[in-house]
Amino acid sequence: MTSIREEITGKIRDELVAGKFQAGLALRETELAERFGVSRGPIRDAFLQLSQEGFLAYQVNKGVTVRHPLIGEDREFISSIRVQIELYVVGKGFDDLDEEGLAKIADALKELESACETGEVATIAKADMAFHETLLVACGGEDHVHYWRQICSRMLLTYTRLRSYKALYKEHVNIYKALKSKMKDVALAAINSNVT
Amino acid sequence: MTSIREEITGKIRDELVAGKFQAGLALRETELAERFGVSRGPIRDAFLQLSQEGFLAYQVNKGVTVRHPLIGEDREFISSIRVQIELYVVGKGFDDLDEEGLAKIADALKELESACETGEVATIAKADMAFHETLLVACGGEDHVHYWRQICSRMLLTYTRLRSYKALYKEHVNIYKALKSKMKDVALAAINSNVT
DNA sequence: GGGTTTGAGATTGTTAACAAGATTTGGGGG
DNA sequence: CCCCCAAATCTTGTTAACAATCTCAAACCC
Repeated sequence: MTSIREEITGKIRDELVAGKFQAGLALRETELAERFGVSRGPIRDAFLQLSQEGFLAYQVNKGVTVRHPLIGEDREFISSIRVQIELYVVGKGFDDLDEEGLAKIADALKELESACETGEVATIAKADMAFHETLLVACGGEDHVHYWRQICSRMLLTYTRLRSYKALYKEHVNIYKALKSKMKDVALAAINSNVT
Repeated sequence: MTSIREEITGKIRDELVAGKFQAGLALRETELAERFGVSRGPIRDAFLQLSQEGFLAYQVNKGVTVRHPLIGEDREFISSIRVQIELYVVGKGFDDLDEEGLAKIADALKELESACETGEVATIAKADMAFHETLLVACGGEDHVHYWRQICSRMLLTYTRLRSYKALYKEHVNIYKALKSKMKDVALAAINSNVT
């Protein structure tokens, strides 16, 4: 089951990732509350959470503003942290990966395929991140998902893949195939080349 | 100015760091609301935030429970991520560090000294983290503080310094001195040896 | 004319009541 | 005696009203 708060948080996050809000813009609780047809409570919760996730900047008594996306050197640095976490979690939990976990990853892969077919950057970005999150959880990295997500989230604001969506999808297929056939080194290499 | 929410969040965080709540324990909103003499609203906000920070585990309709501290290999890994972030931020912002920033770091250092004199682990842990946070912000790393804090926070639950408090304090003095005398390499080395 | 103050309006912070969902307890049936 | 179901109780989720704070503009003083 899911709460209104989570639903709202997801919707606002999606809009942020889709670039519907300009960087620096101040978001109003009332405005979003009316738009989503809920009270200010869940909106406040969502603002708080999205601030923690790095999408919004929060100031006491002054509300939230949309943060600027990470670019250049900072983005590369964060990216390197992200891949380290993924390699660590998968490397550690590789042998414990069971059929159930693989099935979930396969589902996430299918979602990514559908997303790629739409051609919408925001949809693809979301599916891409969901795939990796599923992978981490399946490898027993639940403990690490929290900060991994925070690290990734702001990168989503500049999700620009130079390669074609087919190539992107294929990279994820490679990860999955390596996992399925229990080739640890291949899997880690695939993750490394995907994120990088 | 500070809100009740922030105040409450800080108080609960302090108690968590001080180990006043057993791992796995379920925290009740009503109980803490009565204890702090506020309504459930700010308590809920605090729970949400502390969940994001990694101290608590949140489940819809079931409240929060205290998470287990990080130990062993996981802790070492997180520690390595933490030091990478600090080195990156300080390395990048070293030249922009001004008098005002240095003064704030000096203040944080003094706080740490007082904390060490009390001998209370929780107090020292808090001051230790505050010193590093001040350092990061002074070096223009405000953008990175969010996830840095999330990464550190759970380590606080197992803040066990083998060395004496005097040695700990001295390490931080070394960092400060290197910063003040503009010796970048020395400063980075000091940070590295402190966190590690 | 420039700067400051004061007020109205708008916005966020907090609270308490209500709704919805979980947990526990007690009884009934097998 | 054990298991299962249902009602009562407790806990969390949501809402709307109230309080505190900020913002902006107009009037005022110098």
